Amino acid sequence: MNSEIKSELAELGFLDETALETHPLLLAAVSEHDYRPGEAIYRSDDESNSVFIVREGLVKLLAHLPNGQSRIVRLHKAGSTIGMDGLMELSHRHSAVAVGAVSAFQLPHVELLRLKESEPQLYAGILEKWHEYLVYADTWITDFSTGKIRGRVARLVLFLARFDEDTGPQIVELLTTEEMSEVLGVTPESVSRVIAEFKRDGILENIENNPESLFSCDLHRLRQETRE
Amino acid sequence: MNSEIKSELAELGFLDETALETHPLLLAAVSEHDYRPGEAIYRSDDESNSVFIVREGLVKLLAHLPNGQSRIVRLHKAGSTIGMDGLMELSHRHSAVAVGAVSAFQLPHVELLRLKESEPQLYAGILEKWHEYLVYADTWITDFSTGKIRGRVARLVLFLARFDEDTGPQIVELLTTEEMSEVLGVTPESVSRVIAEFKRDGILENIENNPESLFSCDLHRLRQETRE
DNA sequence: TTCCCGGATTGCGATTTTTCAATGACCTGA
DNA sequence: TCAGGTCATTGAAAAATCGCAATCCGGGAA
Repeated sequence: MNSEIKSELAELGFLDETALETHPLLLAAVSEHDYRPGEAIYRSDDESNSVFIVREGLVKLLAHLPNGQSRIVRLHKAGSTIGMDGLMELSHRHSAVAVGAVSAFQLPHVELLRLKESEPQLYAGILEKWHEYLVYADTWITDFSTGKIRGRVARLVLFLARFDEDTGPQIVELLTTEEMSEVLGVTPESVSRVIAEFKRDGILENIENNPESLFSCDLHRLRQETRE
Repeated sequence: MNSEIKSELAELGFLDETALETHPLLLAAVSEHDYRPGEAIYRSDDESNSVFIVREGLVKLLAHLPNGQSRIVRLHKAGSTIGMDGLMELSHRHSAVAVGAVSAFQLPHVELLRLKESEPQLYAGILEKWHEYLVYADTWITDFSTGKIRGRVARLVLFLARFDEDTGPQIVELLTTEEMSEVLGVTPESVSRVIAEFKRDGILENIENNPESLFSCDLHRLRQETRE
C-alpha cells in the first residue's frame, strides 16, 4: 500500500521513485484524503502544518479581501502541490477549496524540513514548483484581469480547456458562473451574458446527455475573441 | 573590491558573507551595471543567461500582451533578484526596465547551477525568494486588479509608500500616471482623475522644493479609500 | 407528478470607465 | 526668451459594466 502511494506520487511528479524509496519516513507520513465539492482542504489563516499534493480533481485557491469579497487566485489540478506558502509563513494565505470531488495526499511540513536538511537538492526540486505557480499568477494578471470582459472570458475558457486535454482540447468543463466571476474579478451577471452570447454564436455548445457544465468549443473562434 | 561586492551582496540578502567567501568563483562572476531611467535590463524573449540583484533603484517587470499593450506585473527594489525565470526557461517571460536610475549586480546562471550541484541548500535558499514574489503577484491580483479604480489607486499609493519607509511612511514617490495605469490595468486618464481628486481632497500633497513626484500622504484616509 | 430550490439568464436604469480632444504646466535646447 | 516636447489634467459623450429584479430552467424531494 505504501508502494502504491509511492508510485502514484512519482507519477504526479512529486519526487521520484528512488527518492521516495530512500526516504521511508517521509513516505510513511503521507496520508490520503477525499473532499466533497465545496469542502475546504485548508482555510486562510489556519495554522499551516502540511502541504497537499492534488491527486484528482480541481482545487481553487481563494484570497479573501478585507471587504468580505473573495477572489480565486489560482486553480490547481492533479500534480500540483498546494499549501507550500506554509513553509515560509505560519498560516495560510489562501483558502483551498475543492471545486468538484477532490482527492489529495497530505504531507506534514516537518518531513519537508527534514528533507531540506538531509537532501537539499530534492528539497530544491520541490521549491522549483514555485516558478510554475508564478507563471500561473502572471496569467491571472495579464489574461484574466486585463481588457474587456468578453476577451477575459474567452481566455478563461481556453485556459480551462487545457484541463481537459485527455478528452480532447475542444471539450471544456466550465466552472459555475460565480466561480468564473471570482477568477475574473467581475460580476456573475457579466460572465453569464458573455457565456450566453458564446452559446448563441455557436462558439460553445452544450453536449447532449452530459452534465450541463460540459461544452464543446470552437477553439479557433475563441482565440479570435481573446484578441480583444 | 571583490570584498566590497561581497559585503554588499550579503547586505542585500543574497547569500551571506561566509557562503560568498567559500565560493570565490561565484563572487568573481558577479559584475555591476548601471541603468538610466527607462533603460532595459533584459527584454522579454531575450535569451536568458543571468540573474540580476537590484542594488539601488526601482525596476518594473513588464508583461507584453498579444495586442501590443503591456502590463507591469511586478515592481522590484533593492535586494530583489530578478530574471530567475531564466533558470527554468530558455528566455525571459518579462522585460525588466529601470524606473528611475538603477544599479544592479549581474550573475550568470551557470554559477547558480554550479551552486545547485555543490551547495544545494544555498541554492534552495535563493529559490525561496520565489515565494516572496508569489505573494507580490497575489497583491497584484487582489489589490490592483479588483474593485473600482479609486480603491485600486489608493492601494497602489500605500504600496508605493512602503518603498520609502526610510523617509517616513507618509512620504511617497509616485510613479508616472502611465506607469500606474500599467500596474492597475486601466487608462492613464482614469488614474490621473483619481490622483487629482486625492490632491484636491488633501489626501496627497505636493512637497515644496522637491521633485513633483514626491508627495506627503494621509495614510489614514488612504486606508479608508481602500475599503471600497 | 408537482413543488421547490438554486443557479443561470435577461432586461434595464444607474454607475463607472473609456475615448478623444483640448488645455495647461513644466522642462529643455536653440 | 521662445519653441517644441512630454506628461498631467480636464471636459463631454460613448461604451462598458454593475446592480437589482424578474424570470427561466433543471434536478431532487415529497
